Amino acid sequence: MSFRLLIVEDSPELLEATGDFFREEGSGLWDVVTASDGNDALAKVRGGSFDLMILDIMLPGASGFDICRAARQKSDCPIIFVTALGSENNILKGYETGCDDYVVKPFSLRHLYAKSLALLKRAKKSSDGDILRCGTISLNRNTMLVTVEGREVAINAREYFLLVYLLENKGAVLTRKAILDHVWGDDLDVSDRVVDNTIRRLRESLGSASGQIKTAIGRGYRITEE
Amino acid sequence: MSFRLLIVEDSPELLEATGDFFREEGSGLWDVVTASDGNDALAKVRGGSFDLMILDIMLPGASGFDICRAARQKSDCPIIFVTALGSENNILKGYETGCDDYVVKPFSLRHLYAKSLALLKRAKKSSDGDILRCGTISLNRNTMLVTVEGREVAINAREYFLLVYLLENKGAVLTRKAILDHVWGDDLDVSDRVVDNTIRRLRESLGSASGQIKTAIGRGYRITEE
DNA sequence: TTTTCCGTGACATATTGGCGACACATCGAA
DNA sequence: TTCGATGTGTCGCCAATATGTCACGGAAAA
Repeated sequence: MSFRLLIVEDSPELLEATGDFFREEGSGLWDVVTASDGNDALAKVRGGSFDLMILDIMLPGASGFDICRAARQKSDCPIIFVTALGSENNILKGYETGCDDYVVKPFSLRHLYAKSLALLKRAKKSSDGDILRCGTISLNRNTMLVTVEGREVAINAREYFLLVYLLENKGAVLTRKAILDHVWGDDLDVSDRVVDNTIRRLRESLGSASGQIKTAIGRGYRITEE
Repeated sequence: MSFRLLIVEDSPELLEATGDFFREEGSGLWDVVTASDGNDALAKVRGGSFDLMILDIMLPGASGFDICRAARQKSDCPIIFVTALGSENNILKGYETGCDDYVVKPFSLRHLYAKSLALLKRAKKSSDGDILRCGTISLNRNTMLVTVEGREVAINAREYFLLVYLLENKGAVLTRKAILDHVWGDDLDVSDRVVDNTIRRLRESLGSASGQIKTAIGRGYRITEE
């Protein structure tokens, strides 16, 4: 498991030094991608997904701010700005654009590396608890949005909480009783069949991922990776 | 009752010291297996099952990460990483790979031993009562899933509860009457032969492990280790 | 050998869950 | 308020599946 890192920097020496530092220090932790001008960076941002970005602000082509905005369109991966100016307005503008941290040139590579690790760890931690994934299904507990193959799908409240319960117990067979207890609560004068029907509607909502919800006849339901 | 411990470490002195410490301190609690290079360790991981692993990361041959990944293929036994670097990225990567804890060299053997005991206790607790094992059969009562040789097998409700009853009384001969009482309940206007047939279907479902269910002619059935 | 017991295949039946349809509740907008 | 749109629980039917029964043949005990 390695993390995709994008470094954008127009000075070839600094770009190479930074890339090498991350590669060596991380011993395989980082999968480093580099770009030396704004347009190249934009293309790479749009083409792939990254776990961390280190962006110089002053660049030929698009600026670091532009790249940051483009990146924010599709993900909220941590972004560190590198600024030669050190002027306050750049930093301020950086935070407005949505960066997470910044370093001022000249900077120590070790310092940059430490910041990167800290941000990565934080991102991992916050996403681990908040985003439930299984196969092509992804559920964000903060926004309460569900996506399948990256596309958002409409989902009802009952279906949502049922899906949460399934995902919290990925792989496990959940009996109707357990599902009723957790999703419907104690106000149970409802028939067992509501579970069936909600499962059915959830499957419809999930579209191509509907097959991930498996029926364990005589026992209950479970969600699997595939 | 002893627990199988694998220690992988390329320094012969440290390896011996650690092994001796566990043997003496545990006075029979640990069944210590050692390996001094990555490939040897991989072979041992693939060959046997362990209750705990202590893995050095930097090794000749395969790295500790590789061994961890290989181990995770077949079990979720606790794994402790030993790193000489103490750098954060190794630790982070270790957790990514699926380790449970780590110690940084130089470390105190007593400290390592304490961590080991804690992890072992936690692992035992979570598995006791929840996972029934017998030979190559493993049944998880939480997830209601059954695996044979690590691979999941499909199983019906009746077969499942019959298997639970057999495993709860591992080795013991269970009469048809006892089986009917426990698995079918009191609504018994069913013939004794349903047991035979369910046993037959269970054997089919268990595939290569079918031989573990033995017939005790004139008495009933029992499940054995092999 | 004789008798009892069990494995197996075939079949009948019971159970389960998927599905469509409907009724009622809830909520917002006109 | 009224009206519709939407969400949610219930019911009944039917196909799929699980499960029980039977009969036969062979193996193990007596």
